[in-house]
Amino acid sequence: MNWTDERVEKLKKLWAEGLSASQIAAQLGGVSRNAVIGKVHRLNLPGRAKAGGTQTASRPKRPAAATPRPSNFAARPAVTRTVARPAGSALPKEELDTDFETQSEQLPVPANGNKVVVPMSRRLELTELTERTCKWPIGDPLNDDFHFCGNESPDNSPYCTYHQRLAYQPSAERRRMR
DNA sequence: CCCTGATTCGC
DNA sequence: GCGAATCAGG
Repeated sequence: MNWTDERVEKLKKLWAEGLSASQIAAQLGGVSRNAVIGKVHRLNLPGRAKAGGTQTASRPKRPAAATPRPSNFAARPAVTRTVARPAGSALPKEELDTDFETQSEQLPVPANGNKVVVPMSRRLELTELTERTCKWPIGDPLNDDFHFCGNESPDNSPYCTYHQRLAYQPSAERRRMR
């Protein structure tokens, strides 16, 4: 991909907004986060300041040998993003409760005797998804509140444990649910 | 492990 | 100029 004026503008904008390099790379598309960071440096854009200023001194500069790059290396679309998760950490603070009123979705579940708790969802956008975030869509794609579940999904599964059951229902269980 | 930005240097 | 590889750190 080429750094057109438009793409550079978008890069500047997003970087100024404080998005991470990988987020920006995801939005621009066709570039890796390294490309974004490299470009940021070349543009002499202000990097992310470290409080204090000491900036982790002492840098080994370089290992030594030249880059043993395979040359048959397939560049990937680079779709990565970080996901902040509650993780059950006990933070009594009420500072992170911006507005989560619309966060619980009602999905068809109960039917059987077991009590099933509908998990909350991270409200991730398309560009926020990772290999291990649940990709279960929630809401109307035409609506502006459309988002993805985004919770942790085991191993390489596209869904979290909860949505996995909805996505793939054993025929027997599906019968019972009807 | 996941991620972050920073740097080097072959291309 | 570009960005993968590598690093250091959270």
